[in-house]
Amino acid sequence: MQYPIGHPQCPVRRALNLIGSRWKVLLIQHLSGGTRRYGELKRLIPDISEKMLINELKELVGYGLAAKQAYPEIPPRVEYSLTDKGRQALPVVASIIAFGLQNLADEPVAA
Amino acid sequence: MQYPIGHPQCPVRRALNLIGSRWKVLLIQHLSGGTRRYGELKRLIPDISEKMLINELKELVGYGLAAKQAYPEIPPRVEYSLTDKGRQALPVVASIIAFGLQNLADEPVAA
DNA sequence: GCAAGTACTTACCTGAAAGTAGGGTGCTTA
DNA sequence: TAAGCACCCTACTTTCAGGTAAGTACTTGC
Repeated sequence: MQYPIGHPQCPVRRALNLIGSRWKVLLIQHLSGGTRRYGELKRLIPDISEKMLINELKELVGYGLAAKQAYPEIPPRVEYSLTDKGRQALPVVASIIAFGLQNLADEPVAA
Repeated sequence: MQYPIGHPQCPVRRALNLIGSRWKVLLIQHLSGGTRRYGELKRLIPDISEKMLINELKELVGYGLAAKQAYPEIPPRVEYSLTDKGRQALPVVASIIAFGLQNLADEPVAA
């Protein structure tokens, strides 16, 4: 079944607007296990820059996919978790991982 | 379950390398119904530029996700279809559509 | 006193993705 | 005579995702 691709509310485009970056997919994957702190995510995704980590988290929170809980302590503690809406994206992440695994088996990683 | 994100063969990154652009997702969706001609795809995705259409199709063929069949006729006829490997990506596309539909229902499209 | 950890912000810069614009072929229809 | 379809290719340009680097505020530990 096809959807009206050119339509302003095309579901594919709508979805990609929300989670269409590699960092968002990785972040949602890591948040799927539960609440994670800022520094934890940074360690889990070593090659993301601080700027991108902050930006992407801010966007996820802005879209209502993730929730941010800040504790006014010293040193500061900030925790991120998926909202119900964010958990709706988990099937996407799961299928991406499944597809990636199939293709890892298929052939060696090419440049 | 988490996978080694920094790992060179991280399945998420591998998958996004193959189908991580909006055009590829849209093209795979439209090829899911069967064989499609070049001009047909162009009409189905009105706002893709010719350059992008050619480029993305070429990459899909290069990755082994799609097959190209050219008929040396006048006027020329070129048909594209998904390979078995390309069909492995269909669950990703399906879950993206499902997620997009859920979020269309949630709220109006924001700028 | 100085580094190190925690959670950011700001400014600047680069490189790749994508859009724009035009060319080319070889036939058909008006 | 030119207009149009179908299937591309090439060069130029813009836009944006993303990286680099530095600063903030406060505290603990050597």
